[in-house]
Amino acid sequence: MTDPKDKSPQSDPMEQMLCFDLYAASQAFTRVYSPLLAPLGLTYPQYLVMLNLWSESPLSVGEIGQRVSLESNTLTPLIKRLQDAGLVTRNRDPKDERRVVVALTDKARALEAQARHVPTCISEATGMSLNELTRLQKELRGLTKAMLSSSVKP
Amino acid sequence: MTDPKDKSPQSDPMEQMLCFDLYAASQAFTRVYSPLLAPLGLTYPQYLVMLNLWSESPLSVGEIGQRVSLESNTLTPLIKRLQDAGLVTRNRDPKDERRVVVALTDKARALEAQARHVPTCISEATGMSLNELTRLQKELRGLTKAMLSSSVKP
DNA sequence: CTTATTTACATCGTACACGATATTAACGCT
DNA sequence: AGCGTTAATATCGTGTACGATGTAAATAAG
Repeated sequence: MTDPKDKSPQSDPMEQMLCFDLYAASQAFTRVYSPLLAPLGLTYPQYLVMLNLWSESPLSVGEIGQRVSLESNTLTPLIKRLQDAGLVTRNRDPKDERRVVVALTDKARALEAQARHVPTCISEATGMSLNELTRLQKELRGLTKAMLSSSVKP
Repeated sequence: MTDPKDKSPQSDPMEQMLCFDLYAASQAFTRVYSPLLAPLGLTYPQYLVMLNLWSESPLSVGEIGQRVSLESNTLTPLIKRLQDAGLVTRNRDPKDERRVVVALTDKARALEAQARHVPTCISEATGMSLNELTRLQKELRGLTKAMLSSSVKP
């Protein structure tokens, strides 16, 4: 049943679907990240949030959301789990009681050192040069922009 | 355009993350698909399953899983929802009672006609030529392969 | 000052993903 | 035939995603 010539000419609906290749590549990254992040007790989306906090802390929920393209409906539970893990604190901003300010704990700052090797491991796993990576990123960003502008605009 | 006056020098941790661009591109596709698929009553993963069934029916759960890179833990509930929507039937294979055979209903075959315009809409939304799309796909597949082979192999 | 609107989060419901485990049928071996 | 192993699904628990809605604080309008 796995004979490639056994079927009708273009019987594989996945063959021509770019979206599926994007999804597969994205999942492949998650698979490579997982074993690297598991010892840190982080999931991949949690790692993205932590990356931003390591870069700048504190940040409000909304500021984090802008950086990782997620909204409060996803971020609130995620950040609460980071809080349960003792990595961040969540407090209302006294200047604006609507905002929730997320700040790193000492434990999280200690974790940063443990996480420093992760990006190198990942870029090695791609097997691509820095130039290739940058070009592919540019291409993907252009594609994303084209897709989003083609759909309904607010 | 690599330097729009950012707040801090290299303070954007997302800037150099290919995985994030992949994720964003993947999500962009989902956003474009959603309004096209909503009238059909399908989500994007459901659409992928239906594409394969429209191409070949019946298929077992495992055969579908190979085609869309998902396992029974995700597929079983998804296919049950398709069944609830009256699009597929689920029956044990009399030849091998372990297998569950998923087959299209007439309603699903009627839906295929409604779905024919979707791929064209999508490829138009990319704003890329067929050549460009094919090349990008090839690149992504190579990347996926490299990523997966770099991680633990069973 | 009051009311209306906007903003920032939170909550809810649905639907994936996926690791781990369970279940049952088919298969291999003695 | 009996039995351990494998194979095909299913179930369970956790963690995203995301549309829709709720809530309270800040801001704008009157």
